[in-house]
Parts: sequence; C-alpha cells; structure tokens
Amino acid sequence: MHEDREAIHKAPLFSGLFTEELDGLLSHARTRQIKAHEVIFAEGDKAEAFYFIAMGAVRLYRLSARGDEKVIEILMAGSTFGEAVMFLGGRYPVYAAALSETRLVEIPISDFTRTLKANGGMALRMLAGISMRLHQLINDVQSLTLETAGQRVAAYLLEQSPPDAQSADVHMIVHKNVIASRLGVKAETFSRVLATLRDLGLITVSGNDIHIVDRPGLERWRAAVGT
Amino acid sequence: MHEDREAIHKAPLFSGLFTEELDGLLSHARTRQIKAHEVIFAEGDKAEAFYFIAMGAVRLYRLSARGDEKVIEILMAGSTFGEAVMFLGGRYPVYAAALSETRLVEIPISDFTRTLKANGGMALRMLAGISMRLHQLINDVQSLTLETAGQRVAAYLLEQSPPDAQSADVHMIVHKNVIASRLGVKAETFSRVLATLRDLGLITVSGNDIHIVDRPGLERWRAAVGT
DNA sequence: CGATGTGTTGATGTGCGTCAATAGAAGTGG
DNA sequence: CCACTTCTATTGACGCACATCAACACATCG
Repeated sequence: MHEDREAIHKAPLFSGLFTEELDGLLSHARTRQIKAHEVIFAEGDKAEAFYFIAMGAVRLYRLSARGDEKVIEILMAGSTFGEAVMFLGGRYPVYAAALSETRLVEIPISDFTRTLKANGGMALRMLAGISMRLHQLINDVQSLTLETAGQRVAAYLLEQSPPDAQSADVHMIVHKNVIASRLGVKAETFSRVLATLRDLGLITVSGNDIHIVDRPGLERWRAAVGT
Repeated sequence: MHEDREAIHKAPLFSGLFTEELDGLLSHARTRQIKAHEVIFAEGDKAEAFYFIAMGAVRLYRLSARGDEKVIEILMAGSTFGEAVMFLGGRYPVYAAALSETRLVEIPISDFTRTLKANGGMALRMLAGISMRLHQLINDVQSLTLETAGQRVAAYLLEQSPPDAQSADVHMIVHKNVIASRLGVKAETFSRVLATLRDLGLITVSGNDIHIVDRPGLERWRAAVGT
C-alpha cells in the first residue's frame, strides 16, 4: 500500500503493530514532499497530525519574542515527531522545519488515537518514547545551567561516537549553526571550541567531518575544564 | 482503606479510576513520613515505585560532577512524581528530596502497570500528564537559552498569579535559593532582580510574600528589557 | 564571475557568576 | 526569655565566559 510502509513498521513506536493495525493507522496517511527550510508546522498551530520522516531531516525549534531561535531537537530519517504533543490541548508547542529536502508521512491524529486505544502495548511503547524525550530534556536543562559551552560541545562529540572507541569519526549532516543552537551556544563559540580542541590535538576538522583523535583525552578535557 | 484515598482519587492521573481499580492500585501502597531535606530517591536508583504527595513539598534535582545542584521541578501536595520515568530502563533520572516535613504514598510500579493495562483511559491521561511535563521542559530550555535572568524571574512571578489581575500576591513557600535554582539563576542574582523590581515600584517584598503592585507593568518590563 | 550563504577569527562589551562581608531570621539550649 | 549558634538573604566589588559586532576567507550556485 504505502511506499514507506516497511520503514514505518521499523520505527520503535510502531514495531509492535500487526499488519492490519498498521494498515488502519496509515489508511488516511499521505506523503508530503518538503523543501529545505520549509516550515512544516508552527508553534500554536492546531495539531491534527503527526509525522514520520521517510527521508531527510527536521529541526524542532522555538522563537523568542525578539525572533531569536533555539533548536530543541534535530530529527533524522526514521524518527517520528509531533506525536508527543497531541495530547496537549491540540496545539504544537514548537516550530518544525525541514533541514533539507525531506519526505514526510503525515498521519492524522484520529487514526492514531483509534489505533492507540485498540493496542495497549502501543500506549506503553509511546509512554516509553515520550519518557526518553523527557529524559533528554532534563539532560539539556542540566547541562545548560551547570556546564560550560565547551563541556556541552564535548558532550555532543562524545555522544555522537561509540563510547569504547579510542578514536572515531563524527559526520555533521546539518549546518553548524543548527547544531550550535541545539547545544545552546552561538555559532561563533561553537567554532572557537572546535578550534581549541583541534589545537589541543584532541580532534581534527575537515569540512563537516570531525575526527576524534583522542577520545579519552576529550573526556578528560570535558571533566576537567571545558574551556 | 488508605487514609489518603480521597486525596489520591482527586489527582489528575487517577481521577478517572473506578473504586475497585483504585483499590487495586493502592493494595500494596504504603505511607512514608519524610523529614525535611531527606532524600527520597537518588538519580540512578532502581525505580520500583512512584509517589503521591499527601502533605508537604518535594524538589526534583540533578547534580553536576562538581556537586552543583539544579532544581528541575518543585512539587506540592496533590502531585505525583516518579511515574513519568518508570518506563526508562527502570532508573530514576533525577534526585528527589523533601523540602519540608512530608507525607508520601508510595505505590509499587507493578500495581501501576497492571492498572494501566486494565484501564485504557488511564494510559491516555498519563500520556497527557507526561506531555505537560515535556511542554514545561521545552519552555525551560527556551527561557534558559533565549531569556535573561530578569525575564525568567519576571515570568515566574507572572505565572504564579492570575493572568487578568491588576495586582496580586505571591507567597513563596520554599526557600529562595530553591526557587532560584529552579529558574536557573544564582540566589544572589534572584535577590538583585527582586530588588530592582522593588525599586521600580513594580513589586513590594516582605519576607516570603511578594506583592505584585503593577502586573501589566511587570509584563511590559519583562518584554522590554529583563535587566 | 558576481552574489549569496556559511564558517572562522579578532576585538570589545556585558550579564551574571564568584567571592566576601554583613544583617536578619530562626532555631537551640540553658 | 535571653545568649548563642546556624542558616538565609541582601548588597557590594570584581572577574570571566560568552555574546556581540565586525572583517574576512571560502564554498556553492545561478
């Protein structure tokens, strides 16, 4: 039926669904092709659907009264978004925009709640998924208040690479200013931190590829100073 | 049966339960009396129960590697905590400690998940509750990155008072350093902000009671400068 | 090949944290 | 009920991490 059926079935939220349940969920789903930088929904918009990213990448963000932007989350293909907020008075609490050419599967909320009621396990998996995001946000709040910019950047590099490796490669798919905003840092500061890490011999940078030369050293630098 | 039965039934999460369901939920519940400053659980502890606050107040917080503390949430009587994280690998992601003499009802997770499976509506209400916390954390992340300390303090005062009033009274039950940490500010800065607001004639302070003299003015001050 | 966007680096400013001193408030014990 | 300790809050002086402003290097693209 749907061209992205298989991919959707692999998403954590839906992996436990039976074939018929998935069909029911997707019965009114439609595919949307989104151009880079295009806004998918705005904060305050009525939430009538949530989304599965079949291809591309999406950023969720907030705008301050002065127009400054804070990226809350960066989402890649295979993720869902918008489902965590549907229960919240029916309004999206964030903006969503495509970071690159993106293909989305748009699933109406009504189909979703119907499937949810019929499938107890799905409710539990969804609770688990939302809990993970909750946990992530708690981490963000902590690091925004208790850690330096340098520590946050280092933490980002470390969590983008396997924990037990001596060295690793991190490829930054999205623009650096987006990552910077996600980390709660200005783009200039992000650049400077990478420069000092490079000068310390902990990493090498070429374009959007960062090679972590000395992971343990990076961990130590993070714990010790972060500046 | 349980002395706090009625109060528990009024909590949003449980208000839709039938009598027998509530009985099942509370069948293994026990009451715990907690002294001020006592730790209820630590980050990383195995999550085997969640809690209803029958009396008193609780703070949820994180500790940095250097021992610095960030208050994530302040909870008063009638609230539940710990239920949002049970799905997360069975570990609490935060510390919980009593802010004053506190009486808790401790409900084992096993009873909870059983009730959850039997009651689809409860799963939905729980999703709604977690979504609210998620929303709150998104707000926190935004204001920590895009607003000044002054704006956060002003926002706190404004959300503690009715939106349409010209003036209002805010009573701070917990110590100012706890509120400050919740807002992501040092206690000294919190004190200074209140002082400038007082000097501007927007509020008056006496002990733990703040009187908002000019709410619209406070809103304007928040939007305009925040410093 | 100019134009536009992204990243780097330098100079400068400042919001807020840090350190420190003091004043009250609250609790303790005789 | 009053000395004494202990804790919370306030206020000042100072420093620093990071933002801001600005100039420039590069890359991409029509």
